[in-house]
Amino acid sequence: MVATTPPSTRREPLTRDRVLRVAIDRADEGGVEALSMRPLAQELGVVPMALYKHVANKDQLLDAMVDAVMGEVNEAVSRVDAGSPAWQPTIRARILAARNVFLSHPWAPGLMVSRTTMTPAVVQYVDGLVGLFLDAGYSIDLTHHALHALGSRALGFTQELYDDSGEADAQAEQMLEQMAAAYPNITAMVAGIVHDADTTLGWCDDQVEFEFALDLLLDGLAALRARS
Amino acid sequence: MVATTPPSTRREPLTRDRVLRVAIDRADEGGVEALSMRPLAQELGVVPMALYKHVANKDQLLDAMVDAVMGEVNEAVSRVDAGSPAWQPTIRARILAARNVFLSHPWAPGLMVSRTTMTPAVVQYVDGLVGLFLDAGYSIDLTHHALHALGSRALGFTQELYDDSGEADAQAEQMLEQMAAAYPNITAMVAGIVHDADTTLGWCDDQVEFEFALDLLLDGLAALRARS
DNA sequence: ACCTGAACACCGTTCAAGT
DNA sequence: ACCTGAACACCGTTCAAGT
Repeated sequence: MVATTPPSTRREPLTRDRVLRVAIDRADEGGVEALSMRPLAQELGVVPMALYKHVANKDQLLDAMVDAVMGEVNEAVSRVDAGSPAWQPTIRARILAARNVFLSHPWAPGLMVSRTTMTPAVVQYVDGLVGLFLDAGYSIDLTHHALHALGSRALGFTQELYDDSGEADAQAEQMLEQMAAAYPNITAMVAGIVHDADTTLGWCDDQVEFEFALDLLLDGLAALRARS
Repeated sequence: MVATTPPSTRREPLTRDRVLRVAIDRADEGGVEALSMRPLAQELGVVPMALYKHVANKDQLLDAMVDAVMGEVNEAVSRVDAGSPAWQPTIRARILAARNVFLSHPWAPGLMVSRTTMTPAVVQYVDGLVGLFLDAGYSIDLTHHALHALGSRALGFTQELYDDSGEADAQAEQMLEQMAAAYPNITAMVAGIVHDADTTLGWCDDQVEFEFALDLLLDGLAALRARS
């Protein structure tokens, strides 16, 4: 047999980082609501109570997970800032880079809106974004309004309310037909969009919708800046 | 003693409506995460399992609660439609009326974004809103984009990410001072807004921010409609 | 001093035993 | 047939007993 690490140190020591890493992996796979302390400990080959040496409680674990994802966002954003001189494309690119990170951690947005404490990495990200607005000549007031108007979109995600991106299966179509009488407008809209669809992605593309809304807001804000 | 309802029928019978009503009351007071089946049953003077005669499980109870709130919204909206002929003020008024309802059920937004099933009252509300856009001459495509761009704001709420409406207490101010070096932009923004504040509400007013963002979006959409 | 198993105080829900 | 208590399979976390 090949010489590996000696048996006594085979089980790599439990660190806060390792706890965070597998917690995030588990959340990526099964969602955050399926993440509980006991199975997490088991996956780490450790007794449940051992986790409490590295995180005070589950709440702090969740905060740390969010912070780690925002750390990824900050790293991704720093790679993207090859500095176009125009402020609007810069902000746009930064937000879309952030969005890319959230696409691989779909549980993170839900966690972020439910949590009230702002972690350091979030503060860092927002500080950078505020800096871009101020550098672009936005007043402090307008920058503040912009942050609220963008809402979670400033961080790079939206909480889609109801999933309308799924392909229309037989059951849904039948239900739609029954709804036609009671809800004529929504039925017309769905029918019209399905008909016009030029992709096979279903009848709406999250990326397109995100960019549409983002540009609508950034254009509107730019007009307000120019006017002031 | 005064003749009241006879003792045998004193305890009014448990109905689905009564379950919903006190469930919503409890959520209004303590938040939805503090709502559990056992205490809910106790408040209703009933054994926990009795609830399961009226709701299949807790998930269905939560869906029904959301539907009830959206019912309130639809009712409020119907009272507001004293029909201005212009589409934009009409949509604006409708959304602000919806928002008013959510202000007294602060747990509802969080529940709505976490749930994937669209209840009848939601469909009804969205159908009405889509109707307004279509009547205003919006194309089906633009209406669909509008719905996505407005997001939860179309329903009358935003999930505020981090609460910055609190008054700056001593601890927060001290922390802010320590942050000034690391996060100059955000510090400048907070300082600037606190200084300019013309209200005692703290340094931002949710209602004002909501209307600002709503108008920004509706104005932008109106421009797109005019151009097409 | 450190680690850990059992225990505590909860959950939502099943199910069999009572009426 | 209907109602319901006890029980089941989980939670997060405390704590005292082991080393």
